[in-house]
Amino acid sequence: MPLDTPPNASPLVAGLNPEQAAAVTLPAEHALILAGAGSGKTRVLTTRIAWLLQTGQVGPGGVLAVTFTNKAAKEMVTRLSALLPVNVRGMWIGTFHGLCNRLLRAHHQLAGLPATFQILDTQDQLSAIKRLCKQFNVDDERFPPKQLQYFISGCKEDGMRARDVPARDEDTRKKVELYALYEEQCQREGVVDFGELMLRSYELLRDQDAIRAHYQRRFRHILIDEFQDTNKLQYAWIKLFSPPPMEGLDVQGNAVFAVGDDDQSIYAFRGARVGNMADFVREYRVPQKNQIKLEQNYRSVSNILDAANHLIGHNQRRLGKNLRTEAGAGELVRINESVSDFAEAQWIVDEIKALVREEVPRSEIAILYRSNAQSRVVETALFNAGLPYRVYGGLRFFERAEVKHALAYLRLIENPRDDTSFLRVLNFPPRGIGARSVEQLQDVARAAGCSLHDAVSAVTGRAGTAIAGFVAKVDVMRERSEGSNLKDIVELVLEHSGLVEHFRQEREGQERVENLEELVNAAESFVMQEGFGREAVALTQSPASQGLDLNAPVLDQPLAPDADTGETLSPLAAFLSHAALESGDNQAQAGQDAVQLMTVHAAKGLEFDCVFIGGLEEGLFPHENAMSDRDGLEEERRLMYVAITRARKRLYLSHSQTRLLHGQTRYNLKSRFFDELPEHCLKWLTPPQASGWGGMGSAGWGGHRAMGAPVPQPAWSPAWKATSAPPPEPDRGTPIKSGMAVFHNKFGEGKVLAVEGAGDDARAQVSFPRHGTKWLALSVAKLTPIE
DNA sequence: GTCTGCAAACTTTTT
DNA sequence: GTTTGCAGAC
Repeated sequence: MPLDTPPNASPLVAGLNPEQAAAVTLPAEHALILAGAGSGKTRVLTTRIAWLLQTGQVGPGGVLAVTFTNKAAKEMVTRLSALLPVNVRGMWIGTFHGLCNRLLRAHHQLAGLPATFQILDTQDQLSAIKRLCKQFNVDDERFPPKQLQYFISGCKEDGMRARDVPARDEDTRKKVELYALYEEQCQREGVVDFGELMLRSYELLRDQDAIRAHYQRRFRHILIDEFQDTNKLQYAWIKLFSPPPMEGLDVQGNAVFAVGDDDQSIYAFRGARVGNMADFVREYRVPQKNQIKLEQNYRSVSNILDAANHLIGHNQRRLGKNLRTEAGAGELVRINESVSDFAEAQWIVDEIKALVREEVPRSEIAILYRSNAQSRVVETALFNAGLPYRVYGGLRFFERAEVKHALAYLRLIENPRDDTSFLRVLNFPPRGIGARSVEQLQDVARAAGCSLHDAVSAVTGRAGTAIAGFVAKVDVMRERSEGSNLKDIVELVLEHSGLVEHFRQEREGQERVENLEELVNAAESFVMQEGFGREAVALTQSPASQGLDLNAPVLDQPLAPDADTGETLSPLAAFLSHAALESGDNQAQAGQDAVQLMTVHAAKGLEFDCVFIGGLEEGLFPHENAMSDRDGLEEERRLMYVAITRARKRLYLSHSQTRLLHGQTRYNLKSRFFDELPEHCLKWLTPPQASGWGGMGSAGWGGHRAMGAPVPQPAWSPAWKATSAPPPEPDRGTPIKSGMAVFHNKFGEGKVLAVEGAGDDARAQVSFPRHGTKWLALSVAKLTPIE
């Protein structure tokens, strides 16, 4: 297609609204697309790539498209191939970490890594740190391994090596020292953690001028999804592919097309910097016309959208954006108050039953919650009601212990120096190598400064024989896997390691055996997908100026050989990367039509006809750990915004007066977010002003509460009996007033800062020296005035 | 070397 | 309440 064709003439742009079309057809300049929830963000991103290709502005090899999750990357590839018959294999579309892996594999020597380097997932990283701490006798009270892991990952996310970390106090100095030692250990063992993938490839591009120049020449268009979730290092990484214009110079480099939504930034807690969006506009001098807002929402009815807009309007730090829809008002947002979390769960189940009777597919119903701990009550209620459900989150396939054991053997075949894997399976299945023997081996390795594998021959005696036997076993596997296909290698390992045999004998081992068998399937389908074993066809590409020949056959090319180096990755090595970078599906109680349960974080990017958001209580949502500062609270509000905008047609919000948490009954006020929703969109199923303890004896396990009949001695559900404290009684004798000193059973002495509401709804803001400032319902919390 | 029992933690999470 | 990790007993 000639370049002078008017952009809108392209059939690609046909179904888009004006803003979307404008974004898709922007010239090759830096751009920031502010894409609201449900505004067709992925569509714009993929159509943009297709448009660039079709108009001949760039060839498939000149596109770099980055996402955060494998799911998003896959989706992009799928949609793109639906738009154009293009060889997506030759394109660099993937997650940050996936692309970093690709870079480091291609240039492993310059990056200072062995060709067979292995990737540590979060679990592996923690066990590597624990091992290190043990070796150096680190006091794990003072330096918990988890905290060190957090520290190290945090440093890497900020682009800092150990020598770059400013260490003011003794504690930090020690941590930095351990960071350096950890790095040494990883280097020696030929392993990299997730943060290292990013940092190492960043340094590679930064320090190797030739490589940087090569990729800068190659990638004319760089597209980034979910830009609001990028951390400091990821943004710096992007800058290496397209340096921002320099002062006084007005050279437009490779075009960076960033898509994001500051209102959906919910990952600050793990290092995401929303500020990158503003920095990007400034540093890349993104002109106003290239800052496009997508505000047309194609998902929700306007009552739901109004609620979302109104809520997020309470955030101060925003770029500013308002969603609109043509879908009509739709139903009101329903709000329910329950007396206990059990009652809440039961209410949800009752509503779902009604929805199912109205023929809403169960898979179109989602129950969202702030924290995983909330799922159990709901699960129990769903289970008792016989409603099929599916929980997202939890252990994923490649994270399961038995699968990790099998992977450890596979990794040792590739890289015998991988001590983490070595230790994982040295005595698993049990072969009589105890802690003493392991220590002996570790001592030798430490003294010699070599890997455990290389230290084996130096260990003598019975321990030495047993360990040598293990190494011999792995060596046999390595020899026999030479030239075999991946599936056979996996089967060989499962058999020869004795893993299958071991779990077969275990009482509860059936599922584990099945998972191991599933690993064989995973290997087989991986080979199919990646095209290993098939004839590799060289990519023929029509000159960019002529655009793509739409009739050309879609050519296939294995992922492995890298276009830049021609190096080939073995199927096993590629599979191991895949296993580490893509931990597989969450336990899918697969297939059938089931109600969807997940945290709000996990729901990002998904949508459902009907959505329940439970546990909307102060301390829970917003979560108490995030309530202290404004940034934390604003993130909670964005989280709520994400939750609301998941719903297409019907939204239920619910809160409970009490909740069993950590084995204790907690009394919660309803979330402040209720007060931030516009009244005209809401339908209170229970009167909003009602609270207190009336009638809950009969309602504790479900059913709606009889209103207005206070019961003098609240009978309580079994949950009550579990707690030692007596049922709180509203103290109507002494009124709590602002300025008063009070005593609370749990928080001790405090000072009342403010009192709000009246009667059963009255609540007081109390400042406790040890527990901070809290809002307490006077009908619930027992506050005794003190002189 | 393996099993049992108790203590401690516990927001959110992708790679 | 549940899971996970470590210590002590067998």
